Amino acid sequence: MLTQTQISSASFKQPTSRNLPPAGDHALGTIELMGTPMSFSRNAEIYGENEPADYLYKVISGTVRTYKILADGRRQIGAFHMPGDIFGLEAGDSHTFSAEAIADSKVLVIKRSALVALAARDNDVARQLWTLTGRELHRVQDHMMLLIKTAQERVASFLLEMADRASASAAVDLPMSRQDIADYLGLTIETISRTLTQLESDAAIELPTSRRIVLRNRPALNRLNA
Amino acid sequence: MLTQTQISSASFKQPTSRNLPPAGDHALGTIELMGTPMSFSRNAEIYGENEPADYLYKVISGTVRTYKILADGRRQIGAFHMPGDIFGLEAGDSHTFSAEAIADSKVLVIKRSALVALAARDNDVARQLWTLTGRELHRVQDHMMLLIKTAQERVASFLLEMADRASASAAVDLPMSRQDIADYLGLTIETISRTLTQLESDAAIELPTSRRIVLRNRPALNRLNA
DNA sequence: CGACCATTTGATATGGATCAAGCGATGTGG
DNA sequence: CCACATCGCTTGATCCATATCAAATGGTCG
Repeated sequence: MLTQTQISSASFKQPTSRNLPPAGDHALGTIELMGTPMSFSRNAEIYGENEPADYLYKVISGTVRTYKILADGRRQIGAFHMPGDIFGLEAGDSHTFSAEAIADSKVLVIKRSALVALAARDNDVARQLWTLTGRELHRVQDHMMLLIKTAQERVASFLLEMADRASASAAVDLPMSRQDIADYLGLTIETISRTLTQLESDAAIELPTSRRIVLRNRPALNRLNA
Repeated sequence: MLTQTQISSASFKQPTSRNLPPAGDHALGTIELMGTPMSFSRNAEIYGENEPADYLYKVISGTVRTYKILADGRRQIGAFHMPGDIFGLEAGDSHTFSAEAIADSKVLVIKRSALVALAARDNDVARQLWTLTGRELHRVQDHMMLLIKTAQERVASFLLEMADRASASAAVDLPMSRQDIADYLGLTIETISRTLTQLESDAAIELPTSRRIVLRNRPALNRLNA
């Protein structure tokens, strides 16, 4: 369900052949051309688990979380998607997770059927769909490996992951709350907080504010990364 | 590295066009036609993590485990593959897990390059590769959700999963050891053993032998499945 | 029968959860 | 512009599920 901004189906532009990049071009370019920009405000739902996966999305600005809620209310966050990331692409026909904007976000909304139809004609696009799913598989496998580690290891891995993605030297501005981090790592907010405090007193990181983290000793964090 | 049985590259048969099923056929049929049967004895390595993913595999008989070893020796089993299952298919070019036969096993070995080449011409095959990777993605997502649950829930989910796959009414013959189960569920063998004993005294299951498990009360197990 | 390996069972330790305050920043209404 | 309510985060005290360490049991194969 699209709560904040409704998609009117008329608003989707059909790709025209003159929009297509020359064959042999990296097909990701093709994908982007087929999207409509949309805005979601903080905590707005982008789609829900089990809804038909008619669209896929590319983050332009902001951050998106995908998650599942278990019967008893526990929430597991599957991923944080940042600018440039594609999410919501399914090989099957419904979404396996829900998606929400963590902060006000802008995303490109891309019609899946158009892409799938294109893939039937264009080999490059077909391969690109496969590659994207393969990349996602790899990401989930890594995430699964995280969940068998200790709290320190999970938090260290998380910080390194965020730092790598931000590509901003050693300081990271986290867009998500402690609760989001906890649900991503399978821990509680108290454990996240204590572990960060611990890492700070070990001089591995600095915490100028609760959302800003400076990596002071990457080798130490990498050692915890196991 | 293929420790028990060596693949001689000459032994692979190239698919010929007369082997291809008619267009529109479910492409899985195509995939199987391209394979060479091979045997692996108990505990034999089929491939190792990070090795080039030149082949994919389909289990004919026996069971295969895929796994990763962390720096400190912890092992995480990613999946158990049983007859009919395809494993070792990668969208990238190297294996992200290692694979070993749990019991003496026969697998069909399929050359990836042949399949990828075929996919470039045959849309159905391309779509099938995508679907297989998508199915695997879904499986790993479910597995990840397991790892945030309690021991009882994990074991109950595991038993139900095995029972569904065996499709043999209510009795399951486990091909794997307690250690394998433990490494799949992110628990220790002692916890597996205690949890099974507990489920038995709760009359949810029966344990005629350590490898044979009879599901006595599926609703109860499903309730634990959360 | 005896050795070996897998499994179970028992006793204890511990990492992270839970329960409960305190604290600091942010925003709102008077 | 300040007083206060709110919310997110941290810190403290205690509990508990699962790990760890250790021993007994059982099943399998020479």
